[in-house]
Amino acid sequence: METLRERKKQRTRDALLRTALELFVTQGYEHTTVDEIAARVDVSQRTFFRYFAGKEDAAFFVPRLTEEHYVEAVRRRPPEETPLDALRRSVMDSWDTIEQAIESYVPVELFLRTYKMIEATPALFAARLRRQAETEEEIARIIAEREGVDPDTDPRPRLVVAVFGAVIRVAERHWSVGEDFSTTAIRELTASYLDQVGPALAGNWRAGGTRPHPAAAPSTPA
Amino acid sequence: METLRERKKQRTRDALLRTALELFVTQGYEHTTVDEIAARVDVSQRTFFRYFAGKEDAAFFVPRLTEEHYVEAVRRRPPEETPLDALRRSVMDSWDTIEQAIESYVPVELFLRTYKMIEATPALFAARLRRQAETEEEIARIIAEREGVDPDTDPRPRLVVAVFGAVIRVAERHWSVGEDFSTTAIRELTASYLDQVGPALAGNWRAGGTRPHPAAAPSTPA
DNA sequence: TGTCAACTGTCAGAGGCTGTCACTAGCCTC
DNA sequence: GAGGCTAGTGACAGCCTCTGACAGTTGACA
Repeated sequence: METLRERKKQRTRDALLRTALELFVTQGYEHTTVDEIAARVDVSQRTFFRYFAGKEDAAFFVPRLTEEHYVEAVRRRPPEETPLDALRRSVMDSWDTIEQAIESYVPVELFLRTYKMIEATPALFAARLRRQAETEEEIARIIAEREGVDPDTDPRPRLVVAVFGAVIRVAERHWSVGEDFSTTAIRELTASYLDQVGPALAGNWRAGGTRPHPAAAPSTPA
Repeated sequence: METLRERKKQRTRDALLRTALELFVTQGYEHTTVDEIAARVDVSQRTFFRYFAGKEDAAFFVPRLTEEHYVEAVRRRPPEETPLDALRRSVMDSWDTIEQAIESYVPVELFLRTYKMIEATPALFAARLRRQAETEEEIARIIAEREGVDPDTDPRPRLVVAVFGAVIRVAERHWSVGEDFSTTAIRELTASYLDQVGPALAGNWRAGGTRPHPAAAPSTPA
């Protein structure tokens, strides 16, 4: 913390953020007005908009951290790994280390409730999907560079990333509506779903009495 | 067309829709106000909101048709096909028959420009992704029923549909920014991308021919 | 033709968001 | 350490989307 001015600013931003998230998760995003948030922090509505581009921007403050965290993880993967391996290990690593990256801004518990709130609020859910699309575009470029291909002529980078992202989203969706809403649970769910993509895509599920339902049982991964 | 009243209503809705789309594609979605649309049709702003839930609703009028068209196509696939086959043939069929399904509402050319406008407008792009997520949920249930599995315990239906949808989206994205913006082009692009998913997922792109990581690789069916 | 219901316009207002302007408080220099 | 500078803020006005309420108009139908 540098000057007094900066400390004051930081405190205001922090108060606005926490108050906003707290109100969003308790009484719902749509039923929370900017006036209300500003009033609780005892600043003018105008000031809220000086710190956040809008209500939505406040809601996505923490998710933004996890996105950056994930992108950084991908960037750090050793180049020998196949694209799919690199992506898989990146998400896994991210889920392992995200908690402490968040804790310095807001309590992890508040983050988890925010996450669920986003998933349950149509307007925010849509915004989230768009953000993910943007993140995927960035990651596709990283993968393309690693592999030494041109993302504008070779569709493979965008394809792997998009397919991988789709699986992640199905896992996260399941997670957000389920009961065990812990970071351990999402790790297992993600690993399990990634293992099941192959079988799910390959051929006929009904054929062969061998494996009627090889599905739902998640095997705890390494 | 039945009564005079119904004809009048239809004419108003039609005028509002076309005027809205025309303005959206020419001067941009964000720079078009509801007041402006209403003024051109010479109705009150309030009337616009009686016909459309909002600006966004008007923008998605035609895309809604194509979504329904696609879902119907999936529903009609013969049950012997594998899930992936059914999905692939459904999109292909949809693109073959969508033009005439649209033409009775708005000119196909206007639809195509609207499509591009949605893809280029962040707010609409987000809404589009959310709509697709909802459509995918519906299709996953259709697939689950065909295959006789429970979508709430078996993740495979949602996985195939999500992965398939991801590929489609990459193809459509490429289409929307490319030069050849015809329905023929999107058909070829879709087919091509679907064929490339397998190779893209499988192993190491740099190593020639061999497949060091056969793990998650699905065998792309016809 | 008169009644009823549907459709519309007008008005008022909430809520998100932006521009402007003046004022205060921290910062920095002399 | 006094005064100038500027970042940060509040107050106000205004635009735009969207909704509710009420009254007027116009087609439907007996």
